[in-house]
Amino acid sequence: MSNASKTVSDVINDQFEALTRAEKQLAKSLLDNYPVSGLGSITTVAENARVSTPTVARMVQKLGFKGYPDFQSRLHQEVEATISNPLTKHDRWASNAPGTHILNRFADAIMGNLRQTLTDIDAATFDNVATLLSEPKRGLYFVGGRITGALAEYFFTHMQVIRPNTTLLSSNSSSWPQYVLNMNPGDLLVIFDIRRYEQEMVSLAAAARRRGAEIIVFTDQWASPAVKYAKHTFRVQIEAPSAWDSSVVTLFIIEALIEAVQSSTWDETSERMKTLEGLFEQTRLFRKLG
Amino acid sequence: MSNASKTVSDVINDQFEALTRAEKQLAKSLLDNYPVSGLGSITTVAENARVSTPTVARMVQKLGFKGYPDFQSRLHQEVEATISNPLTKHDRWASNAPGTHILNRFADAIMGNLRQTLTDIDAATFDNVATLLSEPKRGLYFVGGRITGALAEYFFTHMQVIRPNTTLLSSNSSSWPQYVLNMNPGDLLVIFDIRRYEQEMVSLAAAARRRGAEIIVFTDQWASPAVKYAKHTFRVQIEAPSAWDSSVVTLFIIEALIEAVQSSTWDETSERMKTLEGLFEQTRLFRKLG
DNA sequence: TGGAAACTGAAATTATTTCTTCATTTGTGA
DNA sequence: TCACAAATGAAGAAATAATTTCAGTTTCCA
Repeated sequence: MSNASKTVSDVINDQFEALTRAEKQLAKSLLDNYPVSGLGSITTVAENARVSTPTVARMVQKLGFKGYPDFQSRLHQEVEATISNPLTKHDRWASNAPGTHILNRFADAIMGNLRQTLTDIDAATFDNVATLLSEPKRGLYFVGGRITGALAEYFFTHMQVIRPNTTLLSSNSSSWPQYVLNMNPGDLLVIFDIRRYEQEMVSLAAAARRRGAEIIVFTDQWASPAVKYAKHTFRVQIEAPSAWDSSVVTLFIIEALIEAVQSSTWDETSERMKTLEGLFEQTRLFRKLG
Repeated sequence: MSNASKTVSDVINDQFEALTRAEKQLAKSLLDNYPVSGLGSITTVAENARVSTPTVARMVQKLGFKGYPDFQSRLHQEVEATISNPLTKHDRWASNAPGTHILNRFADAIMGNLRQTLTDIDAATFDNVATLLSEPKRGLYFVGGRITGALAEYFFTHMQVIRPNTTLLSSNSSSWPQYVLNMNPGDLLVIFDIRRYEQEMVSLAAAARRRGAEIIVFTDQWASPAVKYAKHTFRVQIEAPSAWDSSVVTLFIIEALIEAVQSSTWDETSERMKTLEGLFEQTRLFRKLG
């Protein structure tokens, strides 16, 4: 039964529901700080999980291993596979050198941010936002601040291909009232507002809300004041070993949303993309002929 | 004696010359594929190194450990330190979402891209580019395509704060010749060109090169044709479980570069940022008074 | 070349780990 | 509330690991 390609953690997860209370407690302990927490003796593992050694022995057999030593040697193989990954090696070398390279430090921070953000994020929120974004009747507006404007533009550029009725607000706040004027109830306004929150964003959110628009806010863990008008909020971890905040994780969520919307509306979208290809082709021809 | 910060491998290396023949043989076996090779029982380790168990027991004591279990628990700690590095953790993303949720699949893909990119990337290239970018005499130009334009803009917005003499090329290629006209030898042109490579990019790169500009290209693993004019190239992994390519890792490198440049020119940059703050403040005042 | 010192691993001993048994506890449905 | 099944851990048995002893071997120097 035990597929050779499955990791120990896969096996634990697969059978988790079939485990008893004490075993679940043990399983959690093993998955927490996996796979290192399974490296010690059966006694140590049992103590760490606050269960008895027989519980450990029984569970590993229940999971399909011949016994604790068998279970542990599998873990050793996984540790080996993880550690002999070139990047890990690179990292170990670099950490010997004084002052780790900025690339490594940045990678560490980003990974931490991504992990934390994904832990915090509510899958239901994500799915709801994806659904809202994929309804073509709703007008779709994007707006960002000085730094986040590029993110708004990135999101906009993709959504513009996927669906009609999509608008990017100029980063110049004096022109915003005109956009609000055209919003209808049920339209969506996607706001990016990160740290040094921009005062005008709150006013914009309030005005759009009064027009009946639904508001989605991308902000940081401290939350822009605009969230009080928001139907859905994404709080993203943005800290990096830098004088600037990081937008990497925000971009990650944007791309995931793009894909979620795209795949839920694939029929129409693929048509649109074909048409768009044709238009590009024509443009090129114009140039050559002209 | 044994400095707490010394790794087991350090200890072995330090005392290597004082070891006997069989012990050296064992030491080599341990260092080869370190630290995983020391994970098993004393018997296993002895067998792998083709020495007897007493040799192992004697050597670990000679190295200053209380015994084999002591030696091994030290190794476990090191494995833990290596593995619990955020970069190597790739399981359990959004714990509340099912494993097949787009967020989790995306996270896996991005992680893979980041690892691969970091493995491929040359730290020297990175440092050289950071140095080039931080020389204020060089004019700095950014250009991107339809999708990557937002990345160019993001990079530009930050660099514009950090240093003077920075320009973002319009995404409309018909205006590019005018920019090239103003380029001087030694100026830098940062090009983003990812898949569906845009023909005009190559022409732009060639023209800029003829004017004596140095060219830096951000592209994907298949490489834009513009790289043949490039002084430095970043090849980024861009594949995602999506109809679209992912820009997350590209943004990661951009942010790391921003930080590298910023920290190397902190004195001037901090002055500039203070001045900028003052300007923002004035703008706000204007509005209130006006 | 002889002999002492150092090295090595087989084997015995000791310590620890792993597994099994079984009594107690916990939970569940009649 | 009771009876039964399932779960759990204490305790001991079995297995394995770690250490020590010791005798054979090698090395090195006079």
